[in-house]
Amino acid sequence: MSEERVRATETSIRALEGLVELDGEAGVTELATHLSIAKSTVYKHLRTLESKGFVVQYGDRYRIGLRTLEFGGYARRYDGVYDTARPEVDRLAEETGELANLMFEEGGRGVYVHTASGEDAVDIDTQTGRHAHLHSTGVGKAILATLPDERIETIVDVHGLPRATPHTITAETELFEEIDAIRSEGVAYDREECVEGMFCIARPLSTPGRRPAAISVTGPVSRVATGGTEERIRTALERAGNVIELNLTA
Amino acid sequence: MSEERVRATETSIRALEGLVELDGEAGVTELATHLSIAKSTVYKHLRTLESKGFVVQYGDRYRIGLRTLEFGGYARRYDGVYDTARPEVDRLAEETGELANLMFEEGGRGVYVHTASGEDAVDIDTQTGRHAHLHSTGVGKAILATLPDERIETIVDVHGLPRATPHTITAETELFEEIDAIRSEGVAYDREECVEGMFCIARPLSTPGRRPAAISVTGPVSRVATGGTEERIRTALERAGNVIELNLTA
DNA sequence: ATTTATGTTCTCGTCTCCGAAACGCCGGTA
DNA sequence: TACCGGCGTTTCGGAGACGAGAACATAAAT
Repeated sequence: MSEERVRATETSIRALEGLVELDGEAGVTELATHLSIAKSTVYKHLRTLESKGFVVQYGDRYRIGLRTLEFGGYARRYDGVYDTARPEVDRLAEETGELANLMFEEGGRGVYVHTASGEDAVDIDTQTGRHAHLHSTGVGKAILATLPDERIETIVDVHGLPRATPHTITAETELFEEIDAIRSEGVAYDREECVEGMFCIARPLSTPGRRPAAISVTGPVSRVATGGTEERIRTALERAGNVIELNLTA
Repeated sequence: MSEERVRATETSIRALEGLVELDGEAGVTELATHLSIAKSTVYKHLRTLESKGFVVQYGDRYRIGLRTLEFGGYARRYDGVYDTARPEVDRLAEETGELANLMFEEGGRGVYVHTASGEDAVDIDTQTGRHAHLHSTGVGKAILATLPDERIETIVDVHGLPRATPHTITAETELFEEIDAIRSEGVAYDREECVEGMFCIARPLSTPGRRPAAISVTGPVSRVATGGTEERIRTALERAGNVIELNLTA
């Protein structure tokens, strides 16, 4: 396995990342100093990216282009799980009034590929495409529960178990106990392990031959963690999951 | 304005495009022959893209990675129009039961940045991130109506007026007449100009200082183009547009 | 065992990418 | 008006990476 890479490609991608780091918009000089790369180099990369729509020029400033969204659309739709699950996630948000999410696993991390806001949903920053660690979110742990143990171990080895809040699971043994519980009960909970004050109930999706995935409903502890509501959400999740799994095999 | 480009970056992007052209998935050799590029070159680019998450490896095959979706998310959210409009587009779909869309203009073309399906929505292929010509869709023409005439002319010069169906507007004078009508009436119609059998009603959005945008509702001619329904949709579009514009200035 | 496909590695000559510095342009300033 | 400091853009040369082709490894099919 050669470690040789195409340097220019990496530079271009660093430029894209730099634009994000600079709040999505930057001039040539600003980006060059941020990346510690020669101005002329950054300039040529930006022009190249611009000609392909990966970057857009507004006056003297550059932003990420919507062409990336086009590729993202393909990546997301690839195996049909998204198309199948999306309407159910939307309905989940409507039924519960909270924030509903669909997550895929890729490269050992979780990616929010769809989110839907219900009537009372918190305005938390779960933008589409956001990546998250699997061990510190409800959906993430639900996904882990669908993976074989060796895979989980590899993921933990590569990405570690970084702490997000005081409640985050950071011990491997504890994580595996939790995952066993999720496997037997079919539900995963995130008790302020990702964001303080937020509670998340998730359900793994059985997607044989396709990408690992899970769905969840998120809301403030005060609302979601109370007995009645929690059970209502669990039932809604179970129903949605069943519908999705049924439609996937059909 | 130098025409010099970074060749390696272009090659990497060609690799991504090639993956899409090969139905989203390919092996090294397959992609290399498709692109007429040496196998080893394609290999190194794929490995580089993979290390950055732009491509994912499943066994011996490569696909577009969800990292692209992350950048797409930033591009889409940039100026707040998306966040403001999205809930209204969702409601639009629910109210009308049809397919509702939000489009941005970028580089003279239209990009579907959000779509929502109502109860009876046709299952047409409007995936998020898809690019379309502005002159042949209802939303596109609505966007054109918000642009100054010189800009429209530049766009027509660059992208032409390619025909999509027998009803597509292909004459510049006719296009400008239509745009004048849209400007005075505040509504744009797509009478099977993009897809045969499909009718689309759109409304331009006033987004001063932000990206040009428009919203629309699409459905089969038989349902959407009839008097009563058409008026209902027009009213819903008008309301949604007003709410969005209000929230944008607030 | 042989064949044939694949992904991966190797090697090398050419071309290109990178960096530094110069240029042109614009807005603010005395 | 002349100056200055900032920007994006262009120029230019040398180091070095990229791209092509062929060799190698591996796996599946025959």
